[in-house]
Amino acid sequence: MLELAILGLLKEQELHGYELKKRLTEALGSFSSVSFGSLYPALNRLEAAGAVKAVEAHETRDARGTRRPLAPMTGSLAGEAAAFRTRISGKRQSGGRSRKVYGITDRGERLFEELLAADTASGDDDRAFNLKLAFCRYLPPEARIGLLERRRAHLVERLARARQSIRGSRERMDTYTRSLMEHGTEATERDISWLDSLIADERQQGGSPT
Amino acid sequence: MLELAILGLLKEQELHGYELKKRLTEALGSFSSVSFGSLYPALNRLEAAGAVKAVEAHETRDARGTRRPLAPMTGSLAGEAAAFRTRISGKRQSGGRSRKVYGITDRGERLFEELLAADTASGDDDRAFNLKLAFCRYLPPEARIGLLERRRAHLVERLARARQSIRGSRERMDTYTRSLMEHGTEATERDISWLDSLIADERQQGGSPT
DNA sequence: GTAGACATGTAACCAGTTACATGATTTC
DNA sequence: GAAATCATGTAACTGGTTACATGTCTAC
Repeated sequence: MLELAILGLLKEQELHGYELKKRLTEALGSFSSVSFGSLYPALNRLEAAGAVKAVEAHETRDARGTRRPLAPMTGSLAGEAAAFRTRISGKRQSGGRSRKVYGITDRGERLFEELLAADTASGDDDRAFNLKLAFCRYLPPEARIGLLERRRAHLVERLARARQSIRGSRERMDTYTRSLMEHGTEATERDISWLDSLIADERQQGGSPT
Repeated sequence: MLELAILGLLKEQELHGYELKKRLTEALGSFSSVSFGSLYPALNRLEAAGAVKAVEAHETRDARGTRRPLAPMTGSLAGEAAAFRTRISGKRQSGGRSRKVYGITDRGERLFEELLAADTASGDDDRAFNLKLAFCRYLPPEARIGLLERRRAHLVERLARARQSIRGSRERMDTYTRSLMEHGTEATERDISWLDSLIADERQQGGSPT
């Protein structure tokens, strides 16, 4: 899951860990909040697997340069300058404590597609679906519809079980549990019709997203 | 979290592991689906901590008996009869492979209250809140309101961050991410107003729930 | 020279999962 | 006596978390 998010972000541009974390919590913020303690080990795993590799960070040329740096500003000009200076001096990254910019490899691209297409039938489905949806523009249209349909089926099943459960024990439930369940089923119903509209959009227009 | 759920169910009646699992997935089913691999170790931990103890299961008297058994029918009359026979014969439970019925102890009651009142500021908040709400009838009214208010504040903050994130990068987002975020914020808004109605109910009537 | 942001990492832990192993009992 | 269901448990793993340790650089 975290691997998928990392690869997805690195697919768009090369980044170092610290910046990556910001993107994870801000851009994908509503559902994911990683800590460094899981991010760095994940990056190392991916590097060991050959899915990402530390790149010679493309230089952040001075103010005149119109080119956007591949390793973007982190907000602090000072930090950038420091990194630059470190880079041109003796200590190259992976030596000292300077930033280590990662890029995705071909193998990483394949892994990304594999993870994105994987049929996460089990467990922790909600977060996984949200994450996949955020990257589903990389999926071929049929696979995209497949993802949405699978999610829909999952929610329909969940809804059925919830209703069944309510029917079975409405009397034994206290106000709070009842309210919780009703609110939950309403939310699920809305999720389903949201998915329906996404699916409809998807079917109606063969292509041209974004 | 699992401990809280177990204690909450045992507070209502004595149960054995297998039945407990059913309740966890069915009664609290919308948000929790435990496996035996976590349930039994949890029960053992709780037993070791003195929060629950294996009880001499109250007998499931035959069809004439109007009394409901404390260890309820598991659906299979056969299984019940078997358990009964095992019980009255030489092998008592905790010896062979028969059922082990647990009851909550005073220490368990205290632990339950502690867990229920705990300020789960971190991590995996959604499930924890749902679970606590399902048992909040055991909380004194002020604590109940506290729980709801804390949850509300949490959601308000989440909403603010999400909106901020949308403002910041609406342009860079593709259709899917945008739709996801908008759907997410709507859901959060609804959660908040649902909480508002719960809080209002709570304040309006000093007591008399269920 | 020190406070604070940037940056990377490790170790211990946590709460669960899957897969497996075992056994009692019923029903056919 | 085979298959199904009830019932309990262990071992290995997963995917994170917190707390800690360390280092680089700027700004004051």
